Amino acid sequence: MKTLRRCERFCDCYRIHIRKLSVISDNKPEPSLVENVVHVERVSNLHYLLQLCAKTRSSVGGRACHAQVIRVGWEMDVLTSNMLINMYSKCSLVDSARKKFNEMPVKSLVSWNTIIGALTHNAEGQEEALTLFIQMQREGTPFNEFTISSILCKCAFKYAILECMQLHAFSIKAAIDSNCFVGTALLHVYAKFSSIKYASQIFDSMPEKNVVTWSSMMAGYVQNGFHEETLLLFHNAQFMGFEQDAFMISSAVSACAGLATLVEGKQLHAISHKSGFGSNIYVSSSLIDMYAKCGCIREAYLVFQGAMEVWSIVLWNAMISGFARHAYAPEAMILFEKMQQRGFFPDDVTYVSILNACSHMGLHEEGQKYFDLMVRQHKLSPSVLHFSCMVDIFGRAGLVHKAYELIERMPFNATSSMWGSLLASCRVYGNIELAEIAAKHLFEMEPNNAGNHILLANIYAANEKWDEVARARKLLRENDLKKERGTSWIEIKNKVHSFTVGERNHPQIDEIYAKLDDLVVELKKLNYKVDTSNDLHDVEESRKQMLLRHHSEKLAITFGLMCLPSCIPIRIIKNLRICGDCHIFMKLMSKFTSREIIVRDTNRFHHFKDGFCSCRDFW
DNA sequence: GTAGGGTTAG
Repeated sequence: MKTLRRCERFCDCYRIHIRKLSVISDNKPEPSLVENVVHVERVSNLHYLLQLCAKTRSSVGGRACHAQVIRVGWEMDVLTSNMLINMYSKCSLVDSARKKFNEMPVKSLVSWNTIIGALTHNAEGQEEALTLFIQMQREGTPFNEFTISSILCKCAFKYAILECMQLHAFSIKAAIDSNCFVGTALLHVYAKFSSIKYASQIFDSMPEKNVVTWSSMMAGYVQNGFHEETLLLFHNAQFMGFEQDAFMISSAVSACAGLATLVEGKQLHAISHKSGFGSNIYVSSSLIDMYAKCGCIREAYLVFQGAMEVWSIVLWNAMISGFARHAYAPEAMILFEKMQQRGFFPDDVTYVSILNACSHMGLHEEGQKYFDLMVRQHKLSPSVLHFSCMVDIFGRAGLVHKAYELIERMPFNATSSMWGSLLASCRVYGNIELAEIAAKHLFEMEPNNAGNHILLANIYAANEKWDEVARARKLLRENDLKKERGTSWIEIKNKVHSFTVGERNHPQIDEIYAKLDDLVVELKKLNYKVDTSNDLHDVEESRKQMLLRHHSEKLAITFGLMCLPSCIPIRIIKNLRICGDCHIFMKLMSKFTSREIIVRDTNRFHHFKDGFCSCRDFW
């Protein structure tokens, strides 16, 4: 009798111990607990222990539990079997989970949901998960919100948006579409298919939203280029009292990178530190990218160094891409070597970045060396992006025939960006013959892109082929093709000021034009001559000079000089490539005002200092 | 007992 009581106390003691651990523990169960699992003969104790093993991903404890289940003959118990499947799933032992599921003579909805959930966690199992879902339908087992949310996010991408819409319809029919998990999964899927309108409709109509819903919507926006909406949502989430997590912060930082809003990006950097997400890989890599895209390559490198503890390939890639963007090819190359010394193998993204760095510096031999290294040493299969980089490298280095040959023999169809790159190179190196070939393809692929027609006309103009220039002008006029309007942005005191070419709406525009006129007078003393050779407008020379003088980046720099203290650099973002005249203007302006000027155009960064540009006039 | 979210790429 006394022994029995002692045994009961022993079991009770375990029950309390296991129960406490299953609620609070983030660590694996102590080895003694796992060893003593054989003593636990109460079903509730085993259940607690199974939960604990699933939570802590302890396969040793989990297998011991399974052995105990068999020993005491609870194999047929549905609840216990479900817990075993879940434990195996969390311990990444999918085969064991599948075996247990198949052995069950009677399955509950939870059994189906658990095995489907287990299969969705890796790419190989997703097809099987979908098959099981279809099998469920055939067998007449009703699904619920758990089934749909598992299936939606991981498996739906294998198919088209129509399948996702069908799953959406299923959930409406089953009246589970208002469930928070289902809604979040649905908006995530629609955003992945770039149907941001549907995603935001679902978000707005959800009766209950949690922090995952908000961060999924933010991620959806930022991945589809809706940067302003991302930041708006971030502020709304703050207003609604949701504590920002690392998911939200990384999306918000990416939005700042897209918008090049340095002030807000810095605020988010401070928030991430304060919230303890400073060492999160996603936050760190988006911060590196944000600083690089805002023109602050030193700050990007500081974040990179600070993330030393948690280095991942993405952090290396983000930094190499940052260096490439700023045409710091030697730094990118050093990092490329260093990453390998630290045991990281370059991946396809690393190679896109390193090739891009070579392209911006005209390093065609080095570019070819990296391309060969990618194939021979790292056994990576070059994608269309890598070929695109190589076309750019050869073209920019003046090897236009080599670029064309590569387009002809590569295993992909040429993209418009490749022909565009070749056309731009033909303009720089004056190759009319290849320019016409590239333009022919471009006109077919992008008939409404005025920039391509203008580029070809510029080549004719440079070669004094005036008849062709006139023909190109006529074509532009007849088809009413207009080039995207030049716009530049500058951030001053947390506010973004935007200027279009010939801007009239800015509240201080008269003051800006007056100041710009004064500056031009001063720059002319430094031999500044307005270069109208790139201007195709069918107007007099004096009018051309006026149009060039009012280019958006000139207005933005003038406003920056008026508003920003002399000790800080002036940062400008532009929607088009900087023109030759503005490039000379910025160089002279940096010398005349002793200011550092940083311009981000569509291609790259230009750091102007003491009359020189970091691109060494190669862009 | 079972479910949903993030970073780097011309």
